[in-house]
Amino acid sequence: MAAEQQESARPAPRGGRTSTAGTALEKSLRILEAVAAPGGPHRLTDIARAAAVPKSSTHRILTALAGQGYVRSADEVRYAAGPRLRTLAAEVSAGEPAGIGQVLGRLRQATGQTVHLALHSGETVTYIRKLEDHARPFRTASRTGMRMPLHTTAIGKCVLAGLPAAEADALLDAAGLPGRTPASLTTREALRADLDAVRSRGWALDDEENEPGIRCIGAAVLDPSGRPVGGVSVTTVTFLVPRQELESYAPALREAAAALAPLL
Amino acid sequence: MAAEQQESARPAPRGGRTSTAGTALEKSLRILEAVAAPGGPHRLTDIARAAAVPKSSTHRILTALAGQGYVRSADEVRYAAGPRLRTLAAEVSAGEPAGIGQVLGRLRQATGQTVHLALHSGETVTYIRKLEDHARPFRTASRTGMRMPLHTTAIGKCVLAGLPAAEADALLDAAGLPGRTPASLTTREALRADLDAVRSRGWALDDEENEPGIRCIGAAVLDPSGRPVGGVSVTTVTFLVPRQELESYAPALREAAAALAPLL
DNA sequence: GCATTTGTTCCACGTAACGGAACCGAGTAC
DNA sequence: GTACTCGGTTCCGTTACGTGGAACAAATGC
Repeated sequence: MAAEQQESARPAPRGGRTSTAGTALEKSLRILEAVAAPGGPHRLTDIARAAAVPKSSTHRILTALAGQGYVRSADEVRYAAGPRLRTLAAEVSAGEPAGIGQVLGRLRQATGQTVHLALHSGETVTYIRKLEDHARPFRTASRTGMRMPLHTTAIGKCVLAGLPAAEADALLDAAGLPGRTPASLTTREALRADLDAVRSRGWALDDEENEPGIRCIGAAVLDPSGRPVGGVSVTTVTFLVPRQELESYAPALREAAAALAPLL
Repeated sequence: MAAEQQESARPAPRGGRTSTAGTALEKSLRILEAVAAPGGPHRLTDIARAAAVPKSSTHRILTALAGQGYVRSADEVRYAAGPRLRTLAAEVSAGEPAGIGQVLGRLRQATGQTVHLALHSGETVTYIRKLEDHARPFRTASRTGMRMPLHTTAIGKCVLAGLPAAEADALLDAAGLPGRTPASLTTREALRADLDAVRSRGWALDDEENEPGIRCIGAAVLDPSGRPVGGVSVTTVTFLVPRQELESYAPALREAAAALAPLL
């Protein structure tokens, strides 16, 4: 019965006391992600912090996930991805839409350079796919499954530029602006100016800001609603490819980004 | 430390009417697996059937997962893995314990043949890892992320042999015994006899039962409680490697399986 | 020794999850 | 045309499941 329940808009806590955020499923997924996060098996407290879920709830959910085979106790006190999660991962990776590889392949063909596809994930971007340039293969630190900061990578800056300002600021507040190279943008001012440039150009440049001697150009991949979900990038060695040439890849890059949008 | 979640009491119905099975999380995970299952994007009804979750609940959970970016609507009516699930998959794959690759590498070294690692998943086994023999590379149909029947593969038969009889029978009831080659074991009698042999030997043989011209020898990988979670196998071309030689790989194979147990 | 950190168990509470049934809407057969 | 089928969506009364602070235990640090 809807009497005069005049309660003002309230998030309406749940369960025992005050709740912080999210439905049950959402919490479980965040915990799953925290377990699978790079850096070996993780301890309960770390997982709880990373997932922003109270220790108590984390423990319960983690135990449930372990019972399902989704996580396993690696160490006596640490949790790692379980067999069932590993199976799921293999199937997901195998089930990648064929178009993705084709688009990335064409971009590598067109530029002759190493190509990356990364997706936005919290305060970082995660490399999903990497096509090495076979002609002159150099080893970048980048590897599939690896996370990189948003503010030092071309793809990350594309994401930041495309997110609502409030959201982008929140992510930067949480992560800070640690410098990874002398060229990294470590002040809000500098970053803001660069993001403005990204927005007006439609692509981002990482000029040795993430790794010395490495330059990237990136473009965002948007979901149907226009939100950036990740991006594509072309990676070059500074002393082999002049910046002008790198920037000349922009059209092909943006084309690839647009082609990827309906596939992610 | 989380021990095994011992499912003792009845699931105890919930909500509106009679419920079939499982907690909220469990259902969501099964749905996630159904979405990621091989064979392109799936429709809601198929997902509901595969996950054994009522249509209504499937719809709700699917919508929630879509809202979280874990699934996306590929077609207007079909669901596929979303960007967040793809990110998770990449991280899980990348975070694979280093030992796994080493053990499999040693096995390939020792046998000179193609090596597979597969995990049990419902009525099938899923290939997680494949090390091609580079010396004489032949193309098997097998690929990472692919599912194969239990009763026609060496690894699958190892799993069947290691599971409690009731459970194995239930899986066979559900999947049947479809023949994939003339050599496939398609009767309960024949299969039972073979599984007995597997149990006594400690390894299984697939003698062109899954793919013509291809023979495999497999051994189960057990979890801490002694339950099979998957297995390793060595694959050979029939006309290149006599069966006796294949069987001679058994000791190295079993050693590898044992070494993998604590890593899965 | 005390202080700190981390993992685990308890438990009163209420909402968020449940799923059968009804409802569409598009095919398709007849 | 109507009737039937099948897939997707919405409703809604019921309640059991999840909730998280607090207290506890165990390991570590100083």
